[in-house]
This record gives sequence, structure tokens and C-alpha cells, in this order.
Amino acid sequence: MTNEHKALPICDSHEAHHEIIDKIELPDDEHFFDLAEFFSVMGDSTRIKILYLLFEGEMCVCDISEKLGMSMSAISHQLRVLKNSRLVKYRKQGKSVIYSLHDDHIKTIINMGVEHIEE
Amino acid sequence: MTNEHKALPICDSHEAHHEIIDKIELPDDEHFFDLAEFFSVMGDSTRIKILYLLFEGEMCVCDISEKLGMSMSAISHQLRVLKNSRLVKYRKQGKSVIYSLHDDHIKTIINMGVEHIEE
DNA sequence: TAAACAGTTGAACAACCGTTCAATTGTTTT
DNA sequence: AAAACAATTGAACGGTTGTTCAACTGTTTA
Repeated sequence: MTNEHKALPICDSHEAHHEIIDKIELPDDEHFFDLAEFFSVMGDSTRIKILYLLFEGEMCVCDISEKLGMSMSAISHQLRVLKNSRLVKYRKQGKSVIYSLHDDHIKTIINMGVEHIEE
Repeated sequence: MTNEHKALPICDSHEAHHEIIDKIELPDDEHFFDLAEFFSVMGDSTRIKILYLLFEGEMCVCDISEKLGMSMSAISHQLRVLKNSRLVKYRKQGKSVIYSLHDDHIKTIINMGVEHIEE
């Protein structure tokens, strides 16, 4: 850890800019980390496809796997990520594990994304 | 490309499930790709920090760089990503390039993320 | 109890991504 | 015209991530 503070750039008009930017208070790094992590989870097309399927109702791993044409293992790995971020929940029924959306506001978030890319 | 269709799993109750899941129509792959790409752009803490700063008003690369304690190069690379996704826009002023939020609904999207992680 | 089945898990590999570094562009100042 | 400055760019490096494969768990069926 011999890292010293790197000399950061200071542009000519900084005397003026400082008055403004010094007043800005940002949340902790942890806040940004969590937020980025959440959006990262949405940032994979397989996971978004799974969420789209679950818009229609609960579904077992096998169904999702078949509908998306992907291995159960791949789907299971992704469901774990979605579960950890509280985007989906599950219940067990015999040999099956049945997944569903954790709650309904996920649809809203995705729709905001849809609006952005379509505008 | 000798890849044949892999044998996909079919669970016992699929006779029943098929009636439901066969009816589900998903958008094209491109739709999911674009959507995932958009959320991926939000899925990096440096980029979210930049957007947070721009909530407060327009800012040059130099200011952002100093406020976040990161090199101008790193910030510039990220601003390019944000620009390509139409999350920020810019204008030139002398030697400086001044960035601002592309529009206001970005705040809304981020706030939905904040709500999710805080609930 | 053994076989079949739905699902999970961990390791491994390739593809992707963010930062650094050095070189470069274009504008302004001297 | 030369020097200083704000910003961009491309290559390179290390770290992360998604899928595959094989092994495994737990439940149900024969």
C-alpha cells in the first residue's frame, strides 16, 4: 500500500466551480455499491427473460428452462441471483421448486427501462 | 457448428404445464438484449455516482473527476457509456466539455432502485 | 430399497468490463 | 508559434460474470 493520493486535475475555472461542487454531499459508497448491484442483476438478458415469464405466474425451474431453451443448471444459477436480490421467491412442491415474482413493483421498474429504450 | 438441439428437461407434470406456458409469447431477443444493456449501464457504481452528481446540475469532466477522486480518463470512459445510452448529454465550452442529465426521468428510475434496496 | 426425477452446487473456461497508462486532439493563453 | 490545459482514445491488465459439465441432494415412484 504505497499508494499516495494521485494528483487530481484542477481546471482553470475551479475557483468558481468549487463553490458549487464542494457543497454537494454524496451518500456512502455502500449506497452506490448496493444500487449498482441491484441494477446489475437486472442487466442480464437471461434474468430479464425469467422475470418476464414470471409476470405470467409462478413457474417451476423445468418450465423456465424449457421455455427459454436453456439448461436447468444455467437457469438455477440465475434464479439464485434473482432470489438473493429479492426479485423472486419460491416454494417447494414435491420434486419441484416453484418460483414467482417477489412482488409486483418489479414490473414497474422493468417498464421504466422499456420506456427509456423505446423513446 | 455441429451443435444439435440439446435434450431439454421435461418434468412429469409438463402435460399440464404446457397448456399454460405454450401460450406465453415473449418479445424478440433483441428487446431483452437492449433492456439488459440499459440496466447494465446503471449497474456500475461509478456511473451511478456520476448521475447523482448531475442531479445537482451540469458539470465538466474535471469537476466530476475531482469530486469522485478518480482520473479524468476513467470518468471520460464512463461518460461515453452514459452518453451512448442517452443518459447524459453534453455541450462544449472553450476547453471544457460540460455534461448534464439527458432528461429527468433518470432520477425516477434510480429512485425505484433505491426503494427496492431499502425496503 | 432402488431407480428416476427436479433441482442445486462448485469448478473451470471463455467472454466481458473498468481502470490505468501513454499518446493524441483541439482549444486557449502567452 | 509554442506551451498549457481539458478531454478523449486505444491498448493492456486484472477482476468479474454467465454457461457448461459433472457430481450431488432430496423427493417420489416402482
